[in-house]
Amino acid sequence: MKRKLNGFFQRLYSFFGKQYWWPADSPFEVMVGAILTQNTSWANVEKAVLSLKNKKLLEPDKILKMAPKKLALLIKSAGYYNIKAKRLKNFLKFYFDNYNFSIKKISQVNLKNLRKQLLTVNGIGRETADSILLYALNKPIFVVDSYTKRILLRHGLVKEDADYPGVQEIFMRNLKKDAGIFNEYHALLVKLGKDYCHKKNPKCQECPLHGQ
DNA sequence: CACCAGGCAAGTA
DNA sequence: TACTTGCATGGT
Repeated sequence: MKRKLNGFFQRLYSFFGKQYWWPADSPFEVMVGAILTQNTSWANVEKAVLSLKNKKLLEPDKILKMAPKKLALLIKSAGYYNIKAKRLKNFLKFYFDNYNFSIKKISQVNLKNLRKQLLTVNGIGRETADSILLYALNKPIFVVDSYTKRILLRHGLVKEDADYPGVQEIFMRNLKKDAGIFNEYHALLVKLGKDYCHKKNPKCQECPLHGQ
């Protein structure tokens, strides 16, 4: 398994190259994007983030104070806008109450502890928490998403009923626990998923991992 | 028209 | 614990 996963990584990296994740100008933008992208295409999220940026409202204090309806309107393109407005505010209240909107302070908390804290926020589940930990705070945790499981499934590395921790453990136990590796690997899996391993009309024959 | 996209929480049994 | 359902836009 260790050889296989590392082989996949090498193959993907050679084929696609560096992915430069997470596409954002700041750790805070990563946090916002992580919530907005829940079950939503990245293109729609980008529009929502841009609408906040253009109005100089992509700042934690402003979003926390903003009227929910106003926030919902700004992030409309990301879908589920009412519930996501609430979720952003839930996270920002947590971020202010516990860390005074300080990346430095929140970064000092150890991984397991902070993950547990994030999961207490209504609207932050495992993938969102892990995305924030890895891509905003550079903590060594592997992010699992629908692409990740689908790809492992197609290659027979997990069973259909594998759950989030089960899939995550495959990577955590077999790779060097390095945030840089986890960052690039997950990004490459998403790239592969988007280009070759999507649900409808997957291009399995052309996939860079075909036959691996 | 149907289906999908970088999920999550709440309700039900 | 294990399912089911609501949430919603924009692209294919």
